[in-house]
Amino acid sequence: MTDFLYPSKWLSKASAGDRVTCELRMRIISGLIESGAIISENKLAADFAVSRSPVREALKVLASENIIRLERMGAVVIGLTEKEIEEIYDVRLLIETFVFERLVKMDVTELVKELSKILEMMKVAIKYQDADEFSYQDLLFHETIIRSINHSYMLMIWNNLRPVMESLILLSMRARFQEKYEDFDRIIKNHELYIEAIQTKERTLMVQSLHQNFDDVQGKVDDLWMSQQMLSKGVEKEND
Amino acid sequence: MTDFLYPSKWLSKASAGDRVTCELRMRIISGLIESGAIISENKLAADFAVSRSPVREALKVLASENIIRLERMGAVVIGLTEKEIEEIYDVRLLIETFVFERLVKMDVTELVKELSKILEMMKVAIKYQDADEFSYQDLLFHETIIRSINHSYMLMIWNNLRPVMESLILLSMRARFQEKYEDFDRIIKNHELYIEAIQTKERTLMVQSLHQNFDDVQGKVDDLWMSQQMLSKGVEKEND
DNA sequence: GTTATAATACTTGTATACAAGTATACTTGA
DNA sequence: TCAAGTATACTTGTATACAAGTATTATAAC
Repeated sequence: MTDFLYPSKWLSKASAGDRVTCELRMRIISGLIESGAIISENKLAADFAVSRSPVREALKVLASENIIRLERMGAVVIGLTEKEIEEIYDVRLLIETFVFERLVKMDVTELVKELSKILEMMKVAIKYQDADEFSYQDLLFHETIIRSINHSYMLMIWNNLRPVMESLILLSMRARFQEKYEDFDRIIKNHELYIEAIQTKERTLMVQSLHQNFDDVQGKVDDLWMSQQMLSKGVEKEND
Repeated sequence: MTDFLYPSKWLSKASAGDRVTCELRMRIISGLIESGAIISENKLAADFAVSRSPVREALKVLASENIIRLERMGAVVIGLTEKEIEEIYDVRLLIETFVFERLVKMDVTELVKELSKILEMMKVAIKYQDADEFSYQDLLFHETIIRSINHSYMLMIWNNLRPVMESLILLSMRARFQEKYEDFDRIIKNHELYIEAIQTKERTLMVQSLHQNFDDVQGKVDDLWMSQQMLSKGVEKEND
């Protein structure tokens, strides 16, 4: 009976399975469905007013993303702890560093142009306080970088990580637009630095901006995410 | 109507969906189903004598592994080119290097013991020319290392990669037992070196053994895999 | 012979049905 | 009050049915 957390316009052409997947993911990561909770196909199907087929599909996906665990009877919600959020950024750091090493040996003019465009979009999204659009462009920014080296398995890792990050960023950006509006200046600056690093191919600059970005985003994500969790439910810390 | 490529004893408790997934993966990676081929749920369901449900499940999994591409009508087989095999090893290198950095700061006595046990198992598998068992232990060896640092997202990457690697290693090892029996000495030596690197926490030794392992395995995998592909079908090189 | 339109045969996504298995609760016996 | 066994209500995995949509083929008009 809750409102939907996932941007409905991103689901315009999506199947029921995708809808359930995305919405369920948002509810888990936001803490609306608590970690440790047991969810069953039947109950979810009833909740979302769909049959078991799309729900089943969703659970398989979420299990591969490590935010639920499929068991014999019902799926157990794992969710994200602070530790796991840090781990996600470990992986991003790993991937994007690898990607940068490839970029150094490539012609990046096209990529830089593309990234500049996305950055402009991000600025517009800020101007109109569109958190969802901003999140979308932010993700697109990094995805564009990763895509540019044409490495299908790096892209695969990104794709496996993407949905969870999407949820995290969505929640974090929505909160920020209300509370910490000034943060966006810093985020934009960091992305500009990132583009510059790619353009000049300066390794040090890139690592710096990447870390800065993560320090910046990660800390805040944790804070906001924690507070969001505290808001949406009572404290529950005994899990794990 | 073909014989099954995937070890049937690994599927003793598996669902029909898992069976189809594993077998289909093997057929695609072995080249038995050519890349570029279009496969449909209905046809596969008929082939495997199951309903569309498990087949559908299998296709979703294989799509997330990047060896098929789901399209509007039918799925297109992508398979693995040499480039992609190299990419897989890029990822392994990335992960295992990361893991090693963590291991350096940890107590590894338990891990080393576990790895030694697995290595013994591998030797026994060689002695009895059990390619499938050897492959299993080989994968387990690396998975054990990765598991030891307790990093759920590194493990997630591994899990996403694992099935494809499993297929590759299975095919490669089976071929080797027939053609290049002496290779196994080198493989064992490399794993011993790996254990030593972990034990002594010597970064250089680890990188060395890792690269050696990959140079060793990768080159051979390519060769054998190519020849296997050539065997199992006519030459087809126009794709991508 | 070529083009446009209509019919057909396939495709996916979802709902539903059913079998086999597992936990819970309840009854029966002491 | 407690133990053991049975009944019941859940669970998953698979099969099947059906609707909506998409290619292909055949037909008809020119």
